[in-house]
Amino acid sequence: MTQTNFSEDQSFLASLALAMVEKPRANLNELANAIGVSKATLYRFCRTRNELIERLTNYSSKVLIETIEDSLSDADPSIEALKRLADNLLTHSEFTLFFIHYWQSENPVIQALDQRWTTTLDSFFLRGQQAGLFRIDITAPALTELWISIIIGFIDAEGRGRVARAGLSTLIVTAFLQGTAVGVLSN
Amino acid sequence: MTQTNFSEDQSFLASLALAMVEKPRANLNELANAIGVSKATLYRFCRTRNELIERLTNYSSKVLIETIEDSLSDADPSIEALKRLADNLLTHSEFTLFFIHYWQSENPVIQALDQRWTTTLDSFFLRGQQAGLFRIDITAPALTELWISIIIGFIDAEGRGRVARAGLSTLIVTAFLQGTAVGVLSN
DNA sequence: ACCACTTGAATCAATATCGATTCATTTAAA
DNA sequence: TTTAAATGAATCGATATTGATTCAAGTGGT
Repeated sequence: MTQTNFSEDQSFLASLALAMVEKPRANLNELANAIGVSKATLYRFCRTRNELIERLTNYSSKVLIETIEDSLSDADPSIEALKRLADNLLTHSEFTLFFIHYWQSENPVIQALDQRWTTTLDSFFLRGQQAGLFRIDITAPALTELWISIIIGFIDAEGRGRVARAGLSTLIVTAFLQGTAVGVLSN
Repeated sequence: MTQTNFSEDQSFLASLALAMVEKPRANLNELANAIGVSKATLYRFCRTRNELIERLTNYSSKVLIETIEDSLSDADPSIEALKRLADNLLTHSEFTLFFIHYWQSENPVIQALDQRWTTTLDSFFLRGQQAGLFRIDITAPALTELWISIIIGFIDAEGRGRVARAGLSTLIVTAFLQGTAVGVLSN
């Protein structure tokens, strides 16, 4: 290999994932142009759109599962683990966005991966509830959904310039844990 | 008119909005079938996909702006207003979902509508901060984004059966205001 | 039963998109 | 500078989708 192969670049995958989320109805030519590459180069990376989705889904879920399991690997749930998770998901924001938007697949492999990280998060929050960290009047699945919503929402908001990137993970953790009301007992 | 015209039904628009959000790449035939109607009937309602998007966007934004401005019409921001807003957005969940997913338009009319309700919400939260309701270490736009994220996230979660419909608006308001941590001072 | 109207199924030409290939140009390493 | 590899532009047949129309069947009010 005497030249950099664009399609093996990490940022290639990332911007591709982002483009597919932002323009889900773009044709392959538009998709290629959106990431600064010709249709032929995109074709050399993946011949069909299905291949593209499959490849990005596999990669995204691999990254996400690693990220989640690494971040939450502590024996016991903690605020620190949650902060780590926010930080790490933000550094893979494109794949986080992609997976959330494309997980509605009939592919049993993908469904299994979806199941896996959902279960991991549910279990984290459930154990956190049992440890007295999180309130118990919200179910663990609801905590997972809330957490993911806030992550996705703020990644999106950052992309539209509505919130600053700096301090974003702190903002996420604060919003999730403390909420937005002032100076009253939180429950 | 001697027969009910399906395409003038409210639920027609709602399920169409939902189908377009859930299957953004479906062709017109698939879209029609997804809402239990033939391609021809969908065609009689709108001849092209662009017409479809335009029509749904106009209707969605009309509904949303009415909903938001009605809910927040109090002189002063209040928790009650927020609760009303959650309730009303949930009763129009399909159009809320649709507008959020399709607002990335070059159409200046749509951008103006987007601007309008964004401004309304930003202003509500800013006045709420000035009234001592919301914490001031989170910007008003961030409060808007957080609020919308939670609404969208829980609508979606409800559709996947991860949270129950009953008590959803209360859950949303609680999560937004109090957060998920237990029994500590919230700031 | 009649009528006015709506719906669904089928068809069809016009486009759009896809999947694949070729070839000239660019690029980076030796 | 030479050279092997990567890229972009263009082309092209095969499908897929769209936009439009026709007609038979269904529907509800009278």
